Amino acid sequence: MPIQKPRTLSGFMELLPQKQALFDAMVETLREVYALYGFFDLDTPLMEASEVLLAKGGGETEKQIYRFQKGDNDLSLRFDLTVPLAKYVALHQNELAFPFRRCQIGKVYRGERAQRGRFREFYQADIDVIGDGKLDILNDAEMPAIIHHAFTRLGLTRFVIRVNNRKLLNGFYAMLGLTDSAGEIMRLVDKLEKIGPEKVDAALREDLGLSPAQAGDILSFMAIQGSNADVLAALEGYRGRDGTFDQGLDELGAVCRHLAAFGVPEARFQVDLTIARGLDYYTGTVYETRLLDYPEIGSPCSGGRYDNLAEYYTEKQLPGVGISIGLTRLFYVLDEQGLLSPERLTAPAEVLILPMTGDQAPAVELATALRAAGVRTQIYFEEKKFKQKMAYADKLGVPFAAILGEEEIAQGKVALKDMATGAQELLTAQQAAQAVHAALVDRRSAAPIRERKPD
RNA sequence: GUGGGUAUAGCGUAGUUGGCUAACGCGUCGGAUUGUGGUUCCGAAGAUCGUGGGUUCGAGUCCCAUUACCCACCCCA
Repeated sequence: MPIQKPRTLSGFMELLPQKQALFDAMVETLREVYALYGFFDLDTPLMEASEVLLAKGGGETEKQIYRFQKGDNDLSLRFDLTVPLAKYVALHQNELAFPFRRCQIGKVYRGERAQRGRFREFYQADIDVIGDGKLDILNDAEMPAIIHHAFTRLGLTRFVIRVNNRKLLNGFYAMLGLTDSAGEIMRLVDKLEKIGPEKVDAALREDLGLSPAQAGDILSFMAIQGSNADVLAALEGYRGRDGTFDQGLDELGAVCRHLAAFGVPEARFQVDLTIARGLDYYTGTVYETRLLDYPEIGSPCSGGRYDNLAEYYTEKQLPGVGISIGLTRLFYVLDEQGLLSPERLTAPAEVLILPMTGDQAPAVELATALRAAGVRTQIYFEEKKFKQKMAYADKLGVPFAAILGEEEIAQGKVALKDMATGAQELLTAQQAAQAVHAALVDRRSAAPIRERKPD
């Protein structure tokens, strides 16, 4: 039989055990933080009927979605976690308590060209709040506060959450008489930082047919910078000319005020008029996060307010606001930069029992006692040389090996070896469990990320 | 989807203007006598040089095609 060469599709991340453990530690940390804010942890199907996921129709989603036929069914893999949430809420609206707060950590699929930090299968860690009819603006302020909390708990410090408001932008473009092309303009303006004002100016005029005056107005609006208070003050100068703009300005102001109340330091969030990205269902507040040391890899976390997403599934108004961490991308970058905390390199077990006698019953008994005491324990059942058993313990990275030979069994004890120091002690099962617990306290509380501090 | 680049053992690479049995590091496996790993030393396995065709006495090296991957664009977590 010919051997099929094993391979993993590009754009799909597959990790070796130690890296997987670090990834899981990040997932666990995120779950803990999300839970602190009162979110229900939801899981929805990876696959949905195509007409559900594509209800909105058109755009990038349609181009990038994995879609296929199975029998007579037209199926698609979820493109994000937000659209399935909209479906879920619309479908179960009568059984849910609103505001409905849910978090979800799961894989999503996008059929695009893979690139560095850009995957075709990746994890998103989402939190969303869906309101019934109305949803208070304070929810828009709480989202980035949670992200701030989560990133901090992960061990990150060098990041900024950038905030903007689509109503503000749409209102501004309406003032210029550019309502129809607002989406295309936003996309161009978003590139300001990347390609510079001259090129954006040229593109606005040549590609979109704007007048020099219009392009100039846009660029001078986007040039508004400074502290959040400065930017908001400058925006006041535009007030009174467009209702949508005024509303957007009020919302943005409210988000900024309340963020401070949630304990987010001013340095970690920034009003930035150029950001408008994210999917096109956003209607108000939008967020984008940037890692200060790796601006080139794109936002590891974005989101915003979407007031109309459920309209494809129900007559009812179900506005939402949410944010999504691109976990796979975040992990990839941190790994590439060597920032994953080695303290969190967790082994599959804390103790590996090495039976030295033919009779493995004492080993099983010891394992049972250790497990009862809450120690993660594995037994090495295979018949190998002692040397090889030790080598296995070393490769797994277990902090302790428990050697169980005739002498130990005779005394009703076990030789517990600390793999890091090489020190070995003859202990009872209870004593061994205590020693393990005592030694591992620090390790469990370490953050998954060890960020280098800039000098 | 558009443009450019690259394809040599599990991974990372070397391979001169085409010339003998394709080299190196890491990793893997085995050994350095009996119940002690991570260091060291010795040894072994592992590649029809992405695939198919062509030029040539001769191709990993040149040409064409094809596939995969990488980079940029698009878009985005």
